[in-house]
Amino acid sequence: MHGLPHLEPSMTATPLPEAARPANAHAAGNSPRPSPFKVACSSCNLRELCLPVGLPDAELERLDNMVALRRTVSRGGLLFRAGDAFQSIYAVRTGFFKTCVSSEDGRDQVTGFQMAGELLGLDGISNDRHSCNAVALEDSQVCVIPYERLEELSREFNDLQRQFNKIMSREIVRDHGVMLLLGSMRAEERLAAFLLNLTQRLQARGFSPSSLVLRMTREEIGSYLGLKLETVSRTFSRFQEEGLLEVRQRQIRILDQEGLRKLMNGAKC
Amino acid sequence: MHGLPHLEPSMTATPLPEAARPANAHAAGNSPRPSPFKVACSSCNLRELCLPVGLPDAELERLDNMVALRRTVSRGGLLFRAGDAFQSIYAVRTGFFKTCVSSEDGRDQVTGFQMAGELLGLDGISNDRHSCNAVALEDSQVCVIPYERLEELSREFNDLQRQFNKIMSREIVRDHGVMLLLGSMRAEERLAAFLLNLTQRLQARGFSPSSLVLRMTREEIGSYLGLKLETVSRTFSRFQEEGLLEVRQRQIRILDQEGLRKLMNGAKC
DNA sequence: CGCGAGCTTGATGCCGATCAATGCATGTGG
DNA sequence: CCACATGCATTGATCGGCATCAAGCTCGCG
Repeated sequence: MHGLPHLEPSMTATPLPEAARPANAHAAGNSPRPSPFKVACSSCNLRELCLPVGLPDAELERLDNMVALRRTVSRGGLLFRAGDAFQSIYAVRTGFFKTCVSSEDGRDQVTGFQMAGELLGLDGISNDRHSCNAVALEDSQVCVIPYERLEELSREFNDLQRQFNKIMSREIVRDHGVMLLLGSMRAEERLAAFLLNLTQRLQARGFSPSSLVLRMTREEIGSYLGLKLETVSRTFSRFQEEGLLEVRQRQIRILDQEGLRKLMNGAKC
Repeated sequence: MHGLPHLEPSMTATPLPEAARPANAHAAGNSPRPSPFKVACSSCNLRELCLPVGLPDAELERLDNMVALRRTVSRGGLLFRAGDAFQSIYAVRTGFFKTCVSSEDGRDQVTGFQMAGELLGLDGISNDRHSCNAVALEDSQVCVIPYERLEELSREFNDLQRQFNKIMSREIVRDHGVMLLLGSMRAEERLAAFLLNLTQRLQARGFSPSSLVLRMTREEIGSYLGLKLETVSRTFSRFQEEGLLEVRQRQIRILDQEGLRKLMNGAKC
């Protein structure tokens, strides 16, 4: 029907037709199983979303050598945990992750959700140990980027250096956005912001902007947004009553994106 | 009395005696007025807290050239604002800053407070524009670090590259900590965590771990902690009643650090 | 089929927001 | 030097949003 046979279950149930997706974003590249053919940055369908954005071909080929190793993490598995020695950062190839930190007394907080093309493990650079857990929310595969090698290459290629710094900085900016959300938004606004952010990132990956399948539980959403799972659930229900969404378990269809957007900015009432 | 004549009013009213402070942390270096003698990284009293941590002498001297410019910002003034073109990052030499982001609808959120030796402006790397405002909370002076030059030098000296990446990563880790605070702590825990963090950083700069002068208003503390100013005030009062603190306006004396620490981790009750 | 993990929905209570008044320090101009 | 204004902090009274506690419900899966 949509011309994408063998598409593994990924973020959304309704990917756009091939023509509307980024060049080379063919289905095989999104499969959690090891790809039959060798995958290199230079031929990766994610290269315009991932670390290599905008790098010239010469540098891309050098990247191919650096990123030799891949790692598979099955649903529920840990890519790394807080306290692990830091050696590499990781780029999500397929699948979906959450990262979470926890305080001594056992509370924990989801600090982010990562999808294809996004980097994991930047926290480890600070003191050679990871400071959060990275958990796969579905069967996933990551590219392993040895940090020492990345440092070397960055010295050689200033495009790469610049790109990597941009990614770190972007993470800081994103975190500030989350702080704003946690510090000053009400439950409805938080959930609206969350959904809009997710769909935007999915859209950049060629998926529908209006239809998605959540890979995380209500509790995980709640943890990320500083809410209890019951509040998340109730807010979903309210959105549905108001005709903003259609919610069936983790299947979400956005009926009124503009309404969600207004809800976020309308603020005070 | 404490051998520190001419010390400008800074974070605390009771700096430790000279011997207990970091080498070279002489008073003149903390004055908001332009220093009479040339100040270079290699002779800066903050070099063990700032960008140059751990760099060998050769690299330090090259830094001296890079960081040629200084800038003074008086109390209430802006170092940069959201939307400004990004060109440099800044190291606080003297004084105290806050950074804050704001949403379209006017709410804003303090994302951090920066004191001597800490960097400002890392958010700008992501897309060549600053995404937050940096406001001086007292008369301050910063070292201007042109980002292009920093990139160049980082390619040349891998200690510098590594150090800079560590600082970015540390900011990410810090932000995750704030997310944990905002997402899962109650008012008392938030304020306790805030005070402990502040005193720890002050202590690293040679100030008393138990006595400090807040440079920010209750409202700014509240914004940072996701609370209203009244709640901050009430919580201060409660801490005082419980004998944890002595509070007189912005003068704070910590009477029971262990109590504060327990309060944070004791968590659920 | 029955179990269990995850989701929904209701009833109740509490923490922190809000509204409002007062207090306190600093500064300014008469 | 006092009168007054201004900005910030404290304190009280009340309110509301979200947490908490407690059932059911749904769906996938052995």
